[in-house]
Order: sequence, then structure tokens, then C-alpha cells
Amino acid sequence: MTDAFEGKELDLVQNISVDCVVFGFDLNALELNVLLIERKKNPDYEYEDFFALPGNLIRQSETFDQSAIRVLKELTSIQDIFLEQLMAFGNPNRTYLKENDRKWLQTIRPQPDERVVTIAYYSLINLEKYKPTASSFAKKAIWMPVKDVPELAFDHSQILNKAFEALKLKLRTEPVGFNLLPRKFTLGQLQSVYETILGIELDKRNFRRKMLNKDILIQLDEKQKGVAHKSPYLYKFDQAKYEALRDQKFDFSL
Amino acid sequence: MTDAFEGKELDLVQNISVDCVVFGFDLNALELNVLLIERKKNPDYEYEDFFALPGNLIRQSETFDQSAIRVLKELTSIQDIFLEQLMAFGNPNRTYLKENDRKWLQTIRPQPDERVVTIAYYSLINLEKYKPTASSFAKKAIWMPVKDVPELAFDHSQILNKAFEALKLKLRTEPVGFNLLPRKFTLGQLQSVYETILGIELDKRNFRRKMLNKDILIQLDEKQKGVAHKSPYLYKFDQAKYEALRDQKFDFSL
DNA sequence: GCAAAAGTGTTCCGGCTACACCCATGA
DNA sequence: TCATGGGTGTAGCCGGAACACTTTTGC
Repeated sequence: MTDAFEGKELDLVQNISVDCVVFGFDLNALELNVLLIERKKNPDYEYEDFFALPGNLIRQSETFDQSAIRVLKELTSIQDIFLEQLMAFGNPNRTYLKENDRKWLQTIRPQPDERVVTIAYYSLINLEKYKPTASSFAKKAIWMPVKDVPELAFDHSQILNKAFEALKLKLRTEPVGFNLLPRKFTLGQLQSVYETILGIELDKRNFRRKMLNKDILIQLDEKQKGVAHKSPYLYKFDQAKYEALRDQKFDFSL
Repeated sequence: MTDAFEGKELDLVQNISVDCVVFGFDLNALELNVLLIERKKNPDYEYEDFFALPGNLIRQSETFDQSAIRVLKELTSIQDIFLEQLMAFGNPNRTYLKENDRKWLQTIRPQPDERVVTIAYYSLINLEKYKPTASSFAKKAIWMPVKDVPELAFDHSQILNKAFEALKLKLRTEPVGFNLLPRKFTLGQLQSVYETILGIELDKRNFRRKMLNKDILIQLDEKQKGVAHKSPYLYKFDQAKYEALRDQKFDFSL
């Protein structure tokens, strides 16, 4: 899958693709980031919009889930993550609207004028653990703060928006914030995740009590070192306990 | 669109379809129903599974939303309803698994062996207002209690399950129960909707208070007549007030 | 008159909110 | 020593849950 003309392969479905919205959280800048690829420059024309979500055509024999995993790996080298379907996007003109998009498709697809519908996936991962490296038709694969993301290729800005809304909803109803953090994290870091993504301020004491009462965090015998303040305890998410509780309790909302 | 071989039309996308899960509520039987079509019998073979969700290929120039509206109308005559995208289903073998499905596709599609992915839609409507009448390749279009639905064509049983889960979630988080009822309804009827779909019993006084406190119901100067008990007030849903409140309040859960 | 659903209040409890100070650490 | 975030307790309030009887109507 390193040939930019992989689209020539016979087993690709020429009008159905997957696109991946992969979120990560930058603990230094306290910012939500998203994984983007930069298109390879083509000498024939100038781009206005360099960036796109990682995505490509599906194969005939794949499920959507398999396609998403494969495509993400091919373009960014990121693998072994959980991707969830967001929704399908299929406006008839979604790949024709911008001149740049059309030209770009001509360089990577045998049938560049086909109407392509896409199944969008999203995922929450630990940004520090997964370092993207580009390949295939991606020139670069980078983390970019969501608030700095420019207009993207095709309808990818719209897809990103939908994914962000889905993330906010999910964060309010299920304990998914952990997925954006390292395995060991402090309660302050977790609170930052919630505050940053939801765009709200939370009371430290209330947040702490609520989280600990959910009984899905394990306090470790370990503290964060090297910070210019009282060293906080590290916690980890108790997956097993969560799954056990999930069925009886209904509400994990913040 | 009344020809069973509409698939011959050039502007249909041969590998992408929409399927509609339309829910209605039977106030007499107090049962959740779903709209199904019965396939036209073909003399060449026997069916084991007669029923399917209304669905068909999309057209080249349509959005998914437009396709869903058109297809539903073509097959069941039901129109002017709000359909929402559920998710995409695209297992590679979803149309091949059952012999009957393959044979049936051969009678209605020019490329019956194509891998077809489908975008599922769902909707909640007033069962009494919308009387389905079949056309196109549907022999019948009928309301059927969800609990009585047999194994459906293709992966439609799986789609129905997903839609039912989505309905339950939505019912818990947004005031959507009204859509399943006539414009004027009693609080008892509304409670039945919740109890039936969620499969739980609710306390009458608590339910009533909670609903009325949401401030999105208008009590009418009218009572239900002809019932063998104290005649209850009729209410209607206040769409405008709901929309005004929706943005400030977050939680409309039951 | 009887069956069937409508309609109505109160108490208890748990969770949410608001709020302020001292502590440990590295620079 | 100072700046920075860590860590802690309480009181008031609100909403949810549990709970029983009288009323109206058609048959």
C-alpha cells in the first residue's frame, strides 16, 4: 500500500471509502488534537487546502471496521486502536465541490470522477503513545489542535465537526476520557480533558468526588514526580470493574 | 417507480442502498410496531422469509436523506415524515448469506451479485395517521408488532435491532415519545409508550409530574370521550417551547 | 354496582452545587 | 519564598422514588 496509485488495485470498491477522525489529548498544551494527513504536493497545481482526514477506498472483501483499521494504518502507521462508526456521508457532490479535491483525486484514483460515499469512524487515543508516520499518498501525518484545524479536503471539516459533537456527547454519558490519557494519569489531568473538550469549568472537589464515587478508578501507590507542586497520586482506569458495573448502572454521565 | 425492474434505470447506484426502520405505536394493543414490506412472490422458488425493511438503491444525484424519503414513499406510499440516519451496514456478504435473498435480488436488480452497502434510517410516526399501501416490488406494506417480527431479509433483523436500541436511548434522553402518538394524546397513553418500549413500569404520579414539569406539554380544553372510565384530559406537544428550552436545558431524560 | 383508568401530595433519600483553605513541590 | 496545582468537608437544595385513595365513566 505504499504506491500512490493503489487505487488501481482491482479489489478496491471505487465509490465507497472510510475516513477516520482520531482524537488525542495534548497534556502539555491542554488541547484536543486530531490526526490529519498532509497531501503530497503535485507539481501541476497549487493547493489551498493541504490537510485531510486519513481515509481511502474500502476493499471488496472487507467490513467497514476492517477498512478503517487498514486505511488508518496505511496512511499514519497507527494501529491497534478501537475505532467506532460515526455515520455515513454521501452528498453527491462531496468530492467535486473544490477544484483542488478533483485534481488531487486524479492523481491517486483510476476513477477520480466517481461519486464516492464515505463511512466515517472516530477514535480516542493517547496522543503520546501513538506517533504517526506517513506513508502511501500521505506526505505527512500529524497531530493538530482541533481549534487550529483549517478548512479540510472534501467534506472532512463537516465530518470532523460531527465527530467532535459525538465526542462531547459521549464524554457526558460514558467514561471515555481515560482513552485520551496515558494509562496512568492524575485526577487533575482527567479534569482538564473534560474541561477542555466540553468548554466548561468544573469544581475540583465535586469532580473528584463524582469520579471516585463511580468506583472505576484505581488509585496507584505511585505519585507524579517532577512537577512544581505537591505531587499528585496517579490513577488508572479499571476496565473490568467498569464493564461489570455498566450493565446494572445506567448512567455514567458527568 | 412502479416497475419491479426499476433497477435497470441507469441513474441508480448499483452498490449503495438505503433501508428505513419506521416505528409506530399501536394504542389499542399497546405495542410498538415497525413498517415492513412483503416481497412479491416469485413462482420459481419458495420463500422462507417474506418480510424486509423498505429499502432500495439510491440514485446518483440524491443525498442519502432524499433517497430514504423517496424509497419509503415508493414502497409504502408513506411520505412527509422525518427520517434520521442510524448508521451504515456493509458486511461484504450481507446480501449473499441466504439463498432466498440472492434469488430475490435476481428478480429486481440488473446486477444482483454486486456487494451492496446500505445506509439505515429510522423514524417515529403516528401509526394511525400513516396507512401504508404497497407498490413497486413490495407486495404488501404492513405494520407489524416488533416483538412478532420474524427473521427478515438480508441483515435487516440486525438493522432493526440497532434501530430499536437507538430508539430506547433516544426515548431516555429526548422527548420523542410524542411522535409515536396522535397530535392529541392523554398522559396515560404517553406513559404506555415509555413503558412498552423501555420494558419497565413507571409510577403514574411521578411520570405525570416529571412530564408536566418539563413544560413542553399543553393541556387542551378537551377530554377523551367514550372510554369506560373517568375521561382524561388531552394534551399536545409544544414544539416551539421545546425548541426554545432545548438549547438552555441539557437534559430531557426520563 | 362494578371495572378501569384518571387524578392527586407527601416523605425520604441521595446526589448535585457552591464554596475556602492549607499542603507539598520545584524553581 | 513564591508560584502552582493537590487535596480536603459541609450545608442547602433539588429531583427521584416510593407509596394509596377518591373520582368519573361506560357497561
